[in-house]
Amino acid sequence: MDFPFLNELNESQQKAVTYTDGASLVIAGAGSGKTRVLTYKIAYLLQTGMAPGSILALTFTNKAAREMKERIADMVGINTARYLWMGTFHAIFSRILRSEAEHIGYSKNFTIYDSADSKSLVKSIVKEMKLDDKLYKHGVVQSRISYAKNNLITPDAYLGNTDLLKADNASRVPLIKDIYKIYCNRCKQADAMDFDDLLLQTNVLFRNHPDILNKYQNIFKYILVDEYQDTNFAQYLIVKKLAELHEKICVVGDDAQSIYSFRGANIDNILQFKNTYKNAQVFKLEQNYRSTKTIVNAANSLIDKNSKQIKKTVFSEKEVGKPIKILSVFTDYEEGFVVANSIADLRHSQNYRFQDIAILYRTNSQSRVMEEALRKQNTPYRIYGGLSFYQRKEIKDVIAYCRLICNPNDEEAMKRIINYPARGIGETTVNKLIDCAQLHAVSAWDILNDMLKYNLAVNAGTANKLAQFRAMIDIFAEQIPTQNAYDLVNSIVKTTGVISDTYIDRSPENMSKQENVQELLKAIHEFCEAKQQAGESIALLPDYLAEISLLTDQDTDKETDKDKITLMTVHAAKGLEFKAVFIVGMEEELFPSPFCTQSERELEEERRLFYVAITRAEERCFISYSKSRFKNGKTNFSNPSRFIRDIDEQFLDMPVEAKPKQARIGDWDDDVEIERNRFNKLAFSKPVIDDNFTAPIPKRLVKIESTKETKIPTTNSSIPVGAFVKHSMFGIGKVLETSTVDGNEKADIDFGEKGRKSLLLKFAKLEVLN
DNA sequence: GTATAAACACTTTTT
DNA sequence: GTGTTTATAC
Repeated sequence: MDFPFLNELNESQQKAVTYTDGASLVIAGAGSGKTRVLTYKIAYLLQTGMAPGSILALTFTNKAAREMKERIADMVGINTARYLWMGTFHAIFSRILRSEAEHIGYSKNFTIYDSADSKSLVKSIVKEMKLDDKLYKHGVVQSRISYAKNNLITPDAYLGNTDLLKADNASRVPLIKDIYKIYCNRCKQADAMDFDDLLLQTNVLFRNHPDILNKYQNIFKYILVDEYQDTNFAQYLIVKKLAELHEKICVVGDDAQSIYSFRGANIDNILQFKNTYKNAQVFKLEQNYRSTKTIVNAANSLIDKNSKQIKKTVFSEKEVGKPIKILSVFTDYEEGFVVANSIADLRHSQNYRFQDIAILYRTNSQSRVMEEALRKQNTPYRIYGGLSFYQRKEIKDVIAYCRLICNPNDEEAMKRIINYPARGIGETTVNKLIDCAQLHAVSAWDILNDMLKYNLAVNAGTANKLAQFRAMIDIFAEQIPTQNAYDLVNSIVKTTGVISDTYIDRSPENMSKQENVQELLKAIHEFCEAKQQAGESIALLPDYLAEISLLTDQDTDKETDKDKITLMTVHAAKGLEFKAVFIVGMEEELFPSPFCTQSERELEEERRLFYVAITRAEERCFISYSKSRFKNGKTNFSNPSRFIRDIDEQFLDMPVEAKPKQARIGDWDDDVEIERNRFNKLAFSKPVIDDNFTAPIPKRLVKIESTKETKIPTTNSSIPVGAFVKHSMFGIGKVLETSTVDGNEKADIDFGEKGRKSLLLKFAKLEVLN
């Protein structure tokens, strides 16, 4: 067949694209053109005459779906591409669930609870049950419930699952089973589904209604799944059921990049694909087009240490490139400084733009020191992750009004705004309301609608306030079918006074909140415009809510973020690529995360995470570790990550304890100058005290000798409490307390303006002032 | 019921 | 160190 784009693919890619007879698995090594295969395959299917409405393509992020759709639109035209069923699992199946809602006892406009709503609901249930929230931590409860749902274990099935019950008993949380049951009832009562429900309920729908399953089996003539290694059991089963009839399915993934098992992803789905689909063809994409030979080989040598994997040989035909540089520093502060300096060097020597460079870390909290260092050099950066637009308080408040108006049963939305802005409905009243609703097995809204009937025990004044609140929501609700979303939200914001407390002063925080709400209104306006252009007479608020409930911050990229350094977690970096990548904080107790060192299985996932990090780099890769790090308000000491040793040494440029760099004369301000001196002193000198760097030591200054790794704890510190010491950066301070941590002497010192610091004598260059 | 301060927790997180 | 939640006084 004549497919004009075929020559743009290599041989194995071509084979994967043109095989459409049955099930196929494409094992795509990092940087091997996975997305390319998916997009070309869809274009190819369309070329064979398949209708776009018959193709289902599932991804894990909105961004991936959008980008793929754009690329296909470029090949076949937007008017074909727009009819593709392309989106995230959650988006596609929430769409199906809405249109089939009546069959599973939900309404078309059900609410989607985000993780904050789930958290809040879990916490209130634990409280209502009078359980100890030290034991029943919301995170634990949430993850158990999520685990159950992802594995299609209903509350009733949970009661019969001895393994789960035993595990809960062993963890001293035997009542998870009851919390789970109540949680589900409450969601149902609120006409709400959490993220996991979207997959669970789809399975319920298909299980209980074979006719509906059959309808979709016939609609979807070809199914494609991206990032298959990240699917959980619920997703696996949906796909399996839909593909059962024709087995026209193609899944793409890389077992070496499976990093979401903590969210229920089951790597066995991809490892066992050939058992699920007996006649499946397997295609391997092994040529990496992204990275240098060194980076690919280094990554290979790392992932080789994992036992569970599909055999493949990823190779690169690009140049050998430079070895991976390992940077060793003494504090997290210096790490930022070294990275920022290296970035400046790269820009000068390699002509890299900011957007070519990324700093990747294991945890979001590491972004701060990096941020500070970059800011000092006036280096533009953009941090991904953290609080997203939709998670900001002011936005959530406005959205909560919208949610409650569209679905008055939405308990979490109601709790948020029933007394915001304050209208005299306090905690006790809300508790009474919810207790009463539980007692009668109805929603809180039902109680509000007939407080007398349900005997809500509140005084007349409170009852009046509740009635007023109900009336206000009702008035807005009545306007839903006639008002467009923008006008309605505008009047909500104006009349409810959700953001009135931001008008009390013109502080930057308040101004920013107002701007954010304006931004939200703008987005709703754009939504309405788009609907109008699509030929719809009116854009309704429930449709807008349905659209945004599955959006994340990554879906709101701004033009102003063009040429900037990227800072993000390794997880967030999956699927991206940069000319140069800095992987920071490569230390034990951080990467691998201490929560993941218990089992080999978890450790292998951490190793895959590191693999993902390295393979983001096209040309240069830097790995840094610090010997101490400020964490949760304390300084911790750490060793280089075991994973560094997993990389074949021939690909590494290990730190040399070299001569100090020639100080450069430049436009450094004093602060940076001090920093650099400090860094040079510490990083390039093996002994803690190096006379080359210290100006002739006045007699009255006594050097503190480093205490080598003594295993015997010492009570008498070589530095007396109450003494005054001098630090190269913090200046003069008073010793408040000394202690020994893991054989290392530590001193808590008050540096006055610079604050209280906890320093390890081994590293901190201190001079005792006599 | 509301405003403040102390206490508290704190991986990763496509949806 | 930071943001959130709970305890306390008003």
